[in-house]
Amino acid sequence: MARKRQPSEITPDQPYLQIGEVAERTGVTQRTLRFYEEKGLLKPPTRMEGGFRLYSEMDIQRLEQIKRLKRLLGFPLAEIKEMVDAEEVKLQLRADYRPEAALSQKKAQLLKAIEVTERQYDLIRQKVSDLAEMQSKLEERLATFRGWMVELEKQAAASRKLKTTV
Amino acid sequence: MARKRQPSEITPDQPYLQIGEVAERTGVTQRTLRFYEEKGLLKPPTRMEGGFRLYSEMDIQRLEQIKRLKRLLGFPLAEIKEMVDAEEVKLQLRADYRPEAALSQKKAQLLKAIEVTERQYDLIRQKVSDLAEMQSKLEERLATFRGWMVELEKQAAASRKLKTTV
DNA sequence: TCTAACCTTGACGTTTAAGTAAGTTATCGT
DNA sequence: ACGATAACTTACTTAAACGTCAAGGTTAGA
Repeated sequence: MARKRQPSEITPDQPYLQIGEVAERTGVTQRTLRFYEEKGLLKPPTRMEGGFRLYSEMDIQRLEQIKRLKRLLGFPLAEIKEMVDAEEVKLQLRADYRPEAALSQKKAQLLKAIEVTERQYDLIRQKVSDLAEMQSKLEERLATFRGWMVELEKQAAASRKLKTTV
Repeated sequence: MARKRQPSEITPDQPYLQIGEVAERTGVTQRTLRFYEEKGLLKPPTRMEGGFRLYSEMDIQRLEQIKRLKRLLGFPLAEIKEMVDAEEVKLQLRADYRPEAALSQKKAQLLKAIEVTERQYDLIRQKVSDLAEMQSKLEERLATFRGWMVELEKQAAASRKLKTTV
């Protein structure tokens, strides 16, 4: 009998994970992983000879970022893609330190990234402030509710007293 | 020729609006209004004899609240419904001040409302804190990007200088 | 080498949240 | 009462974001 296969790692220092492992560890389904890849949210990971996907630690981090953005902002994936793409520029420009690369092109790229990041930043600021307001309103309401609860308890006590007295 | 009909108000002090007006003022479509009603998010508004819907100011406020929750939390409508329902208790209990009404039932209702509100509150607190963290990270990244931009400008200037010198 | 466990692509299904269209009825100024 | 404009219901369609098979190829432990 063949036992459960070993969690495939080509080298221990750079642990590549198969799609099943990634799914289990991140809580998303394999379908979702393939779907995100198809939609360009995750870049195509490396593969084994046989075609099995092998995800790197960075791939997983990117996935986690996508999850976070989805959860916190609730935007359509198309917009999420824009955001993670803007993030990518950070690494690309950093790596891409050949000065022969067209300077103006670099500038344009960077400008675009800045623009997207600024929009994202403003948007989050707005959201935080809106949410903070909701938060304080909820706090207020909770206080009211709890006050009423105490009221009701008092009434209940009074009614019990009446009963036992009569 | 019949001119555009007057924005129906039965009395000026309690302005009831038809669905078209509501749609226009709130930015949602008529379809969405009917859809929300169908899903129980909006309670069925009053109607004219002919069957036209007439929305009150409160109906509209409720709609705005739904919009806000949707925008800020991005939850499915089913959950939004839970939240606005919990809010309704506030008004219902306040109006319903006949002491003959079953006390324990009131308590149960209130308890449920408190529970939902607490969950909502915790959730928002969490979200605010997560978003705040993202915000600071974005701030950092923006600073980095802008620094690089300055770098690029310098390089461009240097290259221009070189050209003119040669 | 065999085979259980894992992965592949492809295609079709589902849910949510509406959009759109058709045919009918109401409202209201003239 | 007429006619332009707005609403009504019912039903079909759509887009996003996956879920769910089906049929077959790959990996690695025994």
